[in-house]
This record gives sequence, C-alpha cells and structure tokens, in this order.
Amino acid sequence: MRIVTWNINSLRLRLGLLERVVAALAPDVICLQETKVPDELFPEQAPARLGYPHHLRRGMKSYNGVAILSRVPMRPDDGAPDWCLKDDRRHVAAVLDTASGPVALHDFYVPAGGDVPDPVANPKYAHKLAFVDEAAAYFTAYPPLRSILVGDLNIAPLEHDVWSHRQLRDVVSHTEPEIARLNAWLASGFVDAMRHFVPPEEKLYSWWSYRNRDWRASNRGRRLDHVWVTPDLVPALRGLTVLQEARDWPGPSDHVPMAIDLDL
DNA sequence: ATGGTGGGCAACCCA
Repeated sequence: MRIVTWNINSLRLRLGLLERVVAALAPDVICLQETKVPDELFPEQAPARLGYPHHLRRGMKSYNGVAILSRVPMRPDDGAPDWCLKDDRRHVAAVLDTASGPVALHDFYVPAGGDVPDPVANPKYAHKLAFVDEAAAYFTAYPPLRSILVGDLNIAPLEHDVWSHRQLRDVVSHTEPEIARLNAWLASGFVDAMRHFVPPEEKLYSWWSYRNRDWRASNRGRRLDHVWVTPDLVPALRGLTVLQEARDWPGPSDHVPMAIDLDL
C-alpha cells in the first residue's frame, strides 16, 4: 500500500501536476492539503479519471481544504472534533479497507501561524499552538491503533529538518513552543515514519519557499510535511519516497509530494 | 533589516 501526502496549493490549478504525481508514484491513496476549493466546486470527475473511485473532501472558499483520493474502499471517519471550533477544513479522516484489516488515515493541514512567534501579538500563532494542543489532547484521550497520520503540519521539529537550526530558532515553524507541542502530539501515540527511514542527523526537507531565486542552489528547505504511524504499524513500514524533482515541475507547489509504503 | 514569490479572487487575505 502506497500512501502519498502533498500540499497541492490549489487543487484546481494543479490538476495536471496531480496527474503527474499519479504517473510518477502510482499511489493507492492520495492525501491532499490546501485544496482551496469549496466542496460544491470540487472537480467531481477528476479522482475517478485519475484512477481513484473513492474520495472524501472537506473544502472551503479560498483557504485550507483537505481531500483523500483512494483506489481502495474506505469509509469516512467523523469522530474527531471541529478543531478550535473554526470549521476551517484542516482535517479529514477515513478508515481504509486493507487486506490486513481496517486502518485509520488522518490527513491534517495545521495552521501556518503567521510571521510573529508571539501568541499575544499574533492570533495566527496562538491558533497554531492551540490547534496542536487540541490534537495532542484528542489522541491522548482516544489512543490510536492501526493508524496513519499525514499532512502539512507546518512544524519542522528536528535540527536537520531545517536548513539552518540557528537561523530559524525564532522563525515560525521551528520555534521551541511549536516543537514541544508537536512532540507532545507525536507522543500521544505515533512514531515519525520519515525518520524511521532517514536518520535524524541527515537533512530532510519537504518544502522550499517560492521566494528563492534558485531553490535547489540555496536549498533553504524545511520538513513541514509528515508521516506518522502507530507503533503497531511500524513492522509494516517498507519505504519512503520524497519526490524532490516535483519542485522543478512547471508551476509547482512549494511542497513536494512524498510516498510512504506499508505492507498492509 | 528587508523583501523576495505564489494562489484566491477581486481588496487584500493567506502561505
């Protein structure tokens, strides 16, 4: 089973690149973030045309939005709360019907948090911290089993998840309060599946800003996108592919797609 | 210290 996660930064604008992701990675399941399309304007025929007869979407106008496309049957999992009571379409969950039994799949888009790393001065940063606190509390209260959590978590927790740990200490996405909360969320029942494959002393990024002349030359990346699995699925982990070449495709997202393989 | 580039969608919001 191959599951892809990708912050597509507008589903409608990048349907062609989504097709390219399908050709490059042949995923069984695709989790998207920042679809930026309300449900009533979702391109209804696109998933089936790409080979995904099953899909779930939770979108809104202009901002946020998540979707899961699947080749394998799944049912919606509506158990989670409305995070921060904002109804801002940052999470969709499904239960996948796999050969080894049901597996829960969570697709998250965590608030980016604005520019100023001060929850008093910056409500977007306060929202981000509260969102991660809520998610950690939820999974602590309802310990996950046979679960996969993916998405744009907008936090790069490790020193080598950013191009310069020293220079990003006070940059939102790599601040101590965010990292502490992300670690608490992870500890609520998950293992970092990306770092299962790539040792923590090795640089690993999933996002490169649009605001660089040459993203590859400067390589000022961050690992904002994550794949977590519950410990009971660790023995099923088979591989990780970060499709860095997609950052060079015409009209790219600033995030690259990545695939996790599991023997399910 | 600053501003750099994107998307959505019609003025600035957000990343």
